[in-house]
Amino acid sequence: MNNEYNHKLIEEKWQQYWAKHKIYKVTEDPDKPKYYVLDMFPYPSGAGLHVGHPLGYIASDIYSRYKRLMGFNVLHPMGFDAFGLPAEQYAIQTGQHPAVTTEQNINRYREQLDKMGFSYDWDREVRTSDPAYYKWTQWIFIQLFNAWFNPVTEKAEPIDTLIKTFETIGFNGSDDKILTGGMEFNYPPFTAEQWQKFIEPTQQKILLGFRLAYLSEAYVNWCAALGTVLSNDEVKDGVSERGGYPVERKLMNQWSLRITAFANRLLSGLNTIDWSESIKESQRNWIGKSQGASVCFKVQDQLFSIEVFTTRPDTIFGVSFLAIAPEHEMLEQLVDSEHQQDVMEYVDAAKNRSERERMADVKRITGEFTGAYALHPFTGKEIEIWVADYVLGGYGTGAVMGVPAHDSRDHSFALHFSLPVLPVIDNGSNHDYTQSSYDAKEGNCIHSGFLNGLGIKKAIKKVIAEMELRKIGKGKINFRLRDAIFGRQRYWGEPIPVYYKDNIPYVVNENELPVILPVIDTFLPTESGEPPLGRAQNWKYQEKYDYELSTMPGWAGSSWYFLRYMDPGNKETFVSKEAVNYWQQVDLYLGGSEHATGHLLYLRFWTKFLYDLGLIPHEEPAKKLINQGMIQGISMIVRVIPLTDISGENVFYMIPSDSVDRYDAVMEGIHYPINYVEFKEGKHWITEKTIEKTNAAYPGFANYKIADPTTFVNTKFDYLKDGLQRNKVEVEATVEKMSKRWYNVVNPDEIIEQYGADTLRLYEMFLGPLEQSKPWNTQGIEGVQRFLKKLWRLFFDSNGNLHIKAVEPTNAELKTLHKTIKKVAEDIENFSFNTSVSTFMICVNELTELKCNNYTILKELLIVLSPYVPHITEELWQLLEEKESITKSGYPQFNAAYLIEVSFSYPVSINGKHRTNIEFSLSATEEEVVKKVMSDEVVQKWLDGVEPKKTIFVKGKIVNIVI
RNA sequence: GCUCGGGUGGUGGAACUGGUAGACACGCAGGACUUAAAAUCCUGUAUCCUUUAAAGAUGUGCGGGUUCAAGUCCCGCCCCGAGUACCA
Repeated sequence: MNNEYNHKLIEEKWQQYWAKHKIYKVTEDPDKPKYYVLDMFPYPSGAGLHVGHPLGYIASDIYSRYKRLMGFNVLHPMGFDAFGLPAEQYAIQTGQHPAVTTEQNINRYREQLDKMGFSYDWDREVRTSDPAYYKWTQWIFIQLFNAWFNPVTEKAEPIDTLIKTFETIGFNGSDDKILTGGMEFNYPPFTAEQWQKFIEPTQQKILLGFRLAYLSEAYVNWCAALGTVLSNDEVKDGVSERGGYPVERKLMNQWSLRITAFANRLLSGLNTIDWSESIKESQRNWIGKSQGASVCFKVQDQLFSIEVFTTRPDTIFGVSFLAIAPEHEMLEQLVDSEHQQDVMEYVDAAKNRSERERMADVKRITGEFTGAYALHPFTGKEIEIWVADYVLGGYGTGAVMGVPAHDSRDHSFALHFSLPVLPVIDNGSNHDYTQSSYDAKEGNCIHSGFLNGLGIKKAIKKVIAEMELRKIGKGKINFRLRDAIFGRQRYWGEPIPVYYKDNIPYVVNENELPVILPVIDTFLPTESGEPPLGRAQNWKYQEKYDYELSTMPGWAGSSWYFLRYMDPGNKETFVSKEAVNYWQQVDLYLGGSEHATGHLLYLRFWTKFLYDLGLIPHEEPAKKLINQGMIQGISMIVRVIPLTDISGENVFYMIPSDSVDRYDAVMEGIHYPINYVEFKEGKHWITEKTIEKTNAAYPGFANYKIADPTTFVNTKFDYLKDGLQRNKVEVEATVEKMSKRWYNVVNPDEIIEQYGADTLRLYEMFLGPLEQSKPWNTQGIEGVQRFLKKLWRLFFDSNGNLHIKAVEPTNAELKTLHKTIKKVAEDIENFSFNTSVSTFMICVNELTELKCNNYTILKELLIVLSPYVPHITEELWQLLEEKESITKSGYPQFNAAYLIEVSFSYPVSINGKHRTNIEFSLSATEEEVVKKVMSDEVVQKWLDGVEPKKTIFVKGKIVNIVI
């Protein structure tokens, strides 16, 4: 090794060393405190990693390395969320088995991750698509199937306890809170004797209504283009999150998980964990707890009533209509013959509208009178019942009481259909009800019978009490959260370990797991519309029963993977008691905020479930969670003019972006590959040189040419020619998501090739606060690289020989070092990695200035630096003749004694404005300081003979004189 | 609409608990070394006024307020980003 910093040699050398000596292998060690740092499970896409992905990995790696230096036994694993839609879509297009492409993608990811010098214990790698892994995903599904949620204990329990209850006391109906919490299906009550006489299919059907994994007919998000059902969090803006295909509502028989049973605990648990406020808020909104009342409105001339949910029972005297959802089950019985046709037409139209149309159309108010009337529960007044699609079938009871005076949606509806508006809350001002509703929860009840004069809070209490007394309603809590649809009509996922006997689903025996994903010839649905698994030949349970054909969703495997890392090879159980009791839960979880309501909610749900069964010691998966920001791409936009050139070929001539401003012409802007744009003089350029390279890499750009001053002569664009330069064109830069289609993806491999992994790691941290999103620009990476070179030079003399002296360090050196030790430790604890990079720079600048070549100082500095730049520090560490890896050293002890200052240059302000600085001993008293300050020339000038009104002295901070 | 972030030089960003705004870096300008380039090093760099300097004025999205002192605290607005959306 010579005196030049050669990142390629060093990084390769140490990556091999670490791998060979299994430096990052961890085992349960009861003598050391444990710490578990986890990165969110990556899905290995075909595109590989771009520069944005490692941001969180780098941060967690720094943190892990730091914790190790602090004496913790750190679990820091990595693996792959390997099942999923993209691989299957790719398989359909190319015929390649998803297992093959997934394997390739994983290898590519692994290679890229290895190059960045991460300290993962790869012996603990897990892959969700590995049968040895998904065996346990299936096993957990079986536990969910064999469990129900006991609302009394608020815990998941084995289904046996429910069966026992049925056998001994029967079932009192869904109003029986003790048994159901009002969450399950509307089964008619039965006695213990009746239960015992039910035939097995009947018993099984009933039990299915209570199991945490259950099969039911439900409206689902059907995505025809993907050929599968999607859960709510997989649908964004009415289209599929992956691919952006339309989604419609469809009634289907579906496997679901009863996450709603845990709604309350998922909500309250948020208060016990240190997660970013925005994630917690998203989860709160997603769970959507609202407190109110359910009220029964008797239907005139009918035996049944309609139940509505409201959060404003205090406005019950303001009800002027009822509105029910098009899907409402009572609708058919309500409609009279006169309105039959109109209503049915309306319902058909509403049902067929896709989610997207419905959303786009929020402002269009539609509805239809059913011809039926309800009776007001207190006044007995007749109230029209309408069907309207602003009422959602899936929320509450699918019916609302319309109070146009105090609810803006009811107000628009009433206005549109000329229904009466009845104000019942008075806030003292003259609200104009013809314009809008008064929604605020402030004021007193009026025109409200026994509620008159009461404030809103009191009125709500009183009216609920009254309703309960008269048995027409009760206080109720509603959740927005829906049960999670669990089946996917796709191939590349875990088979659901279920078979059917007499149309009743049964789970396979645990000792028969895993149910292996069978081989099929093509990955499309069958001709009869069954999922792809319908193509599997001779795929029967015990050679006679049909297997379930849908597979699990992408989030199944990722809902418990953090546990498997603790004990990845275990063949007896999903995680051993010893392992989970040692590692407990994740201490620090790092990942993107896009998983706020999907993965992170399911992860918490499964954790709570496993906890209830006594299988793990914690009901929250991760103590602390940090969201790293997104790294955006910088897109190069160049204006082009299509023209036919002399040879008759169609050519796109690129012109400078400011031509648009100069000539007020509108021209098409296209995305140009960022890798082939030159950055010079603070501007982005496409030149003759870069254009050649572009054409080699992207044949699609072959016809793009630089417009030079002669290009447009004698064309209608003649006027542009003056603004053009020879052989180059300036490009406009804008910030966008990093994506292949915008040609703005930056690959970490290229950065590593050019600058090295240490520079990449340091630079990603230097870009700014971890949690903030920021665009990737390579300007500035040079500075970080220069820093590493400067660090390197500290160790060598001008001839390139190692030049280190093992003598007593000077006070100045010690001060610089200890300042750094302190600041960096604080920064890491606060996840403020960007500021510690500056601190390192300052430290090395100062040591360079001091011409420091002190052994002790440099050695300790290397340790402090090593979590950020593990390769270069390991190399220099070895040059200091250390035998063991720097990762096995310990974080240096901070000594405050070195930082003690004797004097301080006090800023002196006049009326709060800084005017001068005067140096004082830190032991100087106020009296001494003020006396000296007053005699100062500058101060004298400002005082101009005036006696100061007041002087402020803050020791070690400031002197302020008020005149 | 609601919720959560954020707004500081040409750029990324720093500023502990209210106490010298702009650390550190990029970029830019000038210089040294070199035949030259690369690399490295040095100097300057918020804005305005001023020939320059000294000195001064202005300055952390806008308008008020609290304070000896406000980027930081309080009140009212504006803008940008993210999430969410007929949830009764």
